[in-house]
Amino acid sequence: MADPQYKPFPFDEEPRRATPPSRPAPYLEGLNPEQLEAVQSLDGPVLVLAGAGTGKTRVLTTRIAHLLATGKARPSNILSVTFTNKAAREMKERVGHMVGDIVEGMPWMGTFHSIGAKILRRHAELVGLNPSFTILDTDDQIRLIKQLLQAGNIDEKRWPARLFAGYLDGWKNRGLEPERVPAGEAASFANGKGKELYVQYQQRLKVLNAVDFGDLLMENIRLFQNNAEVLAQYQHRFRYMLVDEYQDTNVAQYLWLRLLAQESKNICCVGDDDQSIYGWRGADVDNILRFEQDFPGAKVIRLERNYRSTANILGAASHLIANNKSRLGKTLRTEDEPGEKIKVIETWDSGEEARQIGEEIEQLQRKQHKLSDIAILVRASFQMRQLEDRFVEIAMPYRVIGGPRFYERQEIRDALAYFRVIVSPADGLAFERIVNVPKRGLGDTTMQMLHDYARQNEVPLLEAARVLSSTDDMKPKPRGALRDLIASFDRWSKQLPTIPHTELARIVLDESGYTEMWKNDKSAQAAGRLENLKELVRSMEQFENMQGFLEHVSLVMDTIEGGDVDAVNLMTLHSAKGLEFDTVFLPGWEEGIIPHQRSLDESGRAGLEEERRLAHVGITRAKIRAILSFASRRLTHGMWNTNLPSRFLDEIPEEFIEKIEGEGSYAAQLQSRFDRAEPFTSGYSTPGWQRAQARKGGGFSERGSSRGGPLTIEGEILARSSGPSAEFEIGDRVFHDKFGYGEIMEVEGTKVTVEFDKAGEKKLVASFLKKA
DNA sequence: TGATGCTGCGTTTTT
DNA sequence: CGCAGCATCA
Repeated sequence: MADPQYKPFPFDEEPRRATPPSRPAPYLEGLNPEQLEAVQSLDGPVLVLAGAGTGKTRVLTTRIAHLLATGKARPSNILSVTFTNKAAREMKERVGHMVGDIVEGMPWMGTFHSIGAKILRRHAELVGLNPSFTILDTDDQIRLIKQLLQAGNIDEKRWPARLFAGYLDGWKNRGLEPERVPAGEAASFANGKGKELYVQYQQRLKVLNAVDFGDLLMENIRLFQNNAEVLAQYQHRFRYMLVDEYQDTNVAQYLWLRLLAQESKNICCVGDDDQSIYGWRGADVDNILRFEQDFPGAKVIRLERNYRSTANILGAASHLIANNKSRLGKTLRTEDEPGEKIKVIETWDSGEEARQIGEEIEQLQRKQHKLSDIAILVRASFQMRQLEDRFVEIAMPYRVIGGPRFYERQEIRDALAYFRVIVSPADGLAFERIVNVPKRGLGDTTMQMLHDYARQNEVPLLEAARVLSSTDDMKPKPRGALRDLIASFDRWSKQLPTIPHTELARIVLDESGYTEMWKNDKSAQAAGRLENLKELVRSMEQFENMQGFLEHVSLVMDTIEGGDVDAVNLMTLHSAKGLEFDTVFLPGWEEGIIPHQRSLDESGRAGLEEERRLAHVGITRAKIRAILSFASRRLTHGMWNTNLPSRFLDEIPEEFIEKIEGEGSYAAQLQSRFDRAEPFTSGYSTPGWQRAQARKGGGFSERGSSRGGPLTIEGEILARSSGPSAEFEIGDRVFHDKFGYGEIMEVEGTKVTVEFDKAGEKKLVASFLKKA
């Protein structure tokens, strides 16, 4: 990722002429031979196997620059797809650095879904949609399925809507039309009604003029398969294709790519089979493993020189991943120093593990290490809890990455539902969501009436409401409320073309009583929700109109970036993919956690291998320092469980490791237990578990030191220590931004113990509390 | 319609 | 244990 300065791009001087080979273009400087080959092999299928930290993004972006510089392609002839919006943004930015404003003329750089949506809108009629179709989110999808289950008299207890949503997702990931769904799978839902429900679901989507995420690709495939001329048009347009993170593609994406690449065959896929960690959501590693069969004559290029990590880190990661059977095989190498050994910390329990990590971080901090260069990567989010508790106690600023996303919050979705109804009155799901939010006395009975009428007369829900509210079939109270609501929507719809959309948004939230509702809410989060609504309206300014904004929102469900506060990063291994940090902590290396028990139970050896890849991803995030740890006892759903060290620890050769016993680890006890019970932890079970120099000296840290600065969680201000902390006495009522209201139980120096009404008893630094 | 209590569940997540 | 989702009751 550490790119040297890019040289100016020669596009302007020689727009259409190939750069003579004798004088390599400046942007090619500094590439190693393999990277250079990957960049320059422009024609024909190419698979770039790019290990962690080998500069794959650089290859991808330089390749685009090269395509443009050599005149092989114009910007609009290049299709480059990524999975996430973040990756797409980064690519755009980096290509922009090389080629300047030309990047703005690259309309086909984006996620699979956004490109799919773009193509679909142009040809919507061909698949039975109106170009203004809406894209449903998971909430809408679940609501729709629930309606179908009710209509079909299916017991929602036995066959939850979520389960069916999972099936649907799985089918669409594999590109399966209802007729193609394997009989067994279709039969396993609701006594054989699976296929029928799938058909009904698709019919309902067409009526609603909506698609779900899976359809963005499925409908594309349908479009291409049934309209040869449309397909030909795109095959011709996309003369060069680039795919990032190819190991994460699912079958539908693969089919889509194959259709488009059939003509030109100029497809370049970049990926790493050793970083495939999304098998459970449909990613098919086989796509990468069989690339050479799919694209005969494909050139395979391996990037094995790592520019990120020290030799010790790389050695550990390489040996670990070498235990996997299904892989194409790469050997990462570096010219870096060995660097520090990987620390493996053994602790007595998970609480001590959290304390140790806290102290290690405090030590690093004393050496001027920036907190934001530190990450703690956990397998599952329940592991975060004890870490967070500890950090709160010692006032260590931290940030949780990848928590609930901004656009997924209740208040945001409600607000969006209002906007959606205004823009597309046929959007029954959006209407249903907010019809009684805030409370208007429009309950189940009313909704049932509306649904019945809408179905019988095949009109949108809003239309049904309009008709029914002017008849005598309804009781006066709901009738009046409904009429008011419809009148409001009519008014807002009229204002849509005349008033700036941000202004309209404010008006809608105000006049609907939505803002009022949260103002009257006394819960701890209400203030935050109002703040989020303001942020939402503010973020709308960057869009031309409401429609544009809604399209963005449905495809770019982004988290709002947390502030630039210096804080430790806490996240799952999955969300760490693609990131790098100077120091990486990997807690919970225990059997059952990593590898996760459920993975083992449900997917056997394949599951184990994916877990191992996850472990490998974790280690390779570290640039200079990795600290693994495991605890013998762990608090899980209120119960103490004993755990054995992860088998992955034993797969890392001793030479890369420095073993450390945490304070208070009962070495002797552990020792004897491991000796008896543990078959695969030889390294840790035998007397070979050496007493390395303990990380003493930092044993007693001066905690609660004035670290200041706001603490953030999920990008929100968690707590602020504003100068000298307020004085508290036992019995004081206090407020904490995360834990809510509570009462002071004990005071010791800067720290207090608080009994929170909701969150229970916590010990924390007083400066994070306000008087209530 | 709201409040309250009970049951069941508990891995990873993007679009 | 803690939470979410649902059912039941007032």
